[in-house]
Amino acid sequence: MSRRSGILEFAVLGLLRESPMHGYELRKRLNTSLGIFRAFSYGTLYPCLKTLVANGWLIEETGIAAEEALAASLAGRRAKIVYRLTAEGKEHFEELLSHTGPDTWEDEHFAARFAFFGQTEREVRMRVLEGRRSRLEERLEKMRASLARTRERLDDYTLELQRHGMESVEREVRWLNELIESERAGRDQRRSDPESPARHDTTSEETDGLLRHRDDTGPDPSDDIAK
Amino acid sequence: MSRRSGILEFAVLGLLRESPMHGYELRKRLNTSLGIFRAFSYGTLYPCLKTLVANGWLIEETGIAAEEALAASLAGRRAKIVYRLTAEGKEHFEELLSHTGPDTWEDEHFAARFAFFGQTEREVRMRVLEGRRSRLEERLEKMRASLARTRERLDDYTLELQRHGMESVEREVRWLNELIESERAGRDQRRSDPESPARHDTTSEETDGLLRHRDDTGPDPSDDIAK
DNA sequence: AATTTCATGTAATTCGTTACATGATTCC
DNA sequence: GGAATCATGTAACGAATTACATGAAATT
Repeated sequence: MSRRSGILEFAVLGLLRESPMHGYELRKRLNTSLGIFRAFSYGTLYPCLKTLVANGWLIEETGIAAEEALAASLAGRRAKIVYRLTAEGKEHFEELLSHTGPDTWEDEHFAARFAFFGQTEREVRMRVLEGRRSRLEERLEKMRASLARTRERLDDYTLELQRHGMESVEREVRWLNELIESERAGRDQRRSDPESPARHDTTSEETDGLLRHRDDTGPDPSDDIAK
Repeated sequence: MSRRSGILEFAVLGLLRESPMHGYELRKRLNTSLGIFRAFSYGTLYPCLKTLVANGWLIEETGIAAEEALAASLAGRRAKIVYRLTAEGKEHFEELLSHTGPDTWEDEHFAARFAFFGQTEREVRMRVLEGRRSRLEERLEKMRASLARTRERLDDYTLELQRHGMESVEREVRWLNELIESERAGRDQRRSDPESPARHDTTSEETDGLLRHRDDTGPDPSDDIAK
């Protein structure tokens, strides 16, 4: 039970899958390494870890085995707790990775999913990217409608805020388009090796990050998205 | 008492300052008219309105005065409740408008503040814009540091996510720079009239927008616009 | 020696949602 | 007259934070 957050659970399992860690370090990775994640507090993280342990997805390892553990117990001091993913935990994470639901396209969920794309099947990646895109397009539709309805009744600042918000969404759509195209291009060239965590084939040397095709469109040079 | 949200309270007072409204309408304006706001549910809104009434900042007006009220009471039916800002409420909102704290620079708070810039003193507008900018610059600093620390240890997707996140923040900084410059330019040209609610001078036609962070929305299955 | 950073936790509280319950009004 | 939308609310729950409490290790 305990439907603990979803996002946090997912991220914790994903990070621990890469390597065992203790809570403090986990939290830092949550905040920094993965660009988007909001800063979960310890008050959120530790209870969540407890739950995951209770579910059998993690095990706690105190200290670094024998020597340390012995010394620790003798001194009665509290050892660092390293969390490690169990086989069940790994299985559970795989399942989370392949499952998509209505929440998947929402902002934070999407960011979390994207952060673990390296461990995600290509087919699922496509589903997530396309789902996200259509979610954003819906959003744009609403924004446009609302803007049309209320235009002229709003002061300049409110208008600017809306305009800016819309542009940000449009930008993210373009970003997604590039990613999707990049995935499609990659698919044909990729040899089948479902087990290795799939490196992205940088088809063109000049691509900056993962994609980054500058298909310009004239006068608007500023480049990327928003989130 | 009841530190109700801050943002919601602020937005409600701000909207009602422009004109009286009932709850349902208020919620729609919260979701659509103001670009950024996430969709508050009725379960949040109505209790909040109650609190604001209890604080003396709003009064409830049932129906449209005499004729309606009479008919309503005779039939025993429930009338629409229109909320109107009281003098105290207006005063309180003024105070909120002029006050800035550490929260002011955060995503949702900032968006809410910006949405009511039309009713905000120029001096305060500047403070908010500049505070937001330096908040974002701090954030950039951290992101850069984190990126430098972990580069090469991350897979392509994680890297792309970070890159994208950083670019979004950079974009918002540029947007703020333009707004700030625009405000400054406006100041010199403006004749002194501290009472009139300052219009935004669009100095540059091309104002490029960027902001939008906190994405609103939630998986809100209930009504709403354009479902 | 003192301060900062690492490290782990709990209790109370805040913020907000979902699900439920009800009824009025408008449109077809 | 039936459906959709407008309109108002409440109770139970959920997610996450803050403030608190503790203590070890590294740095200065």
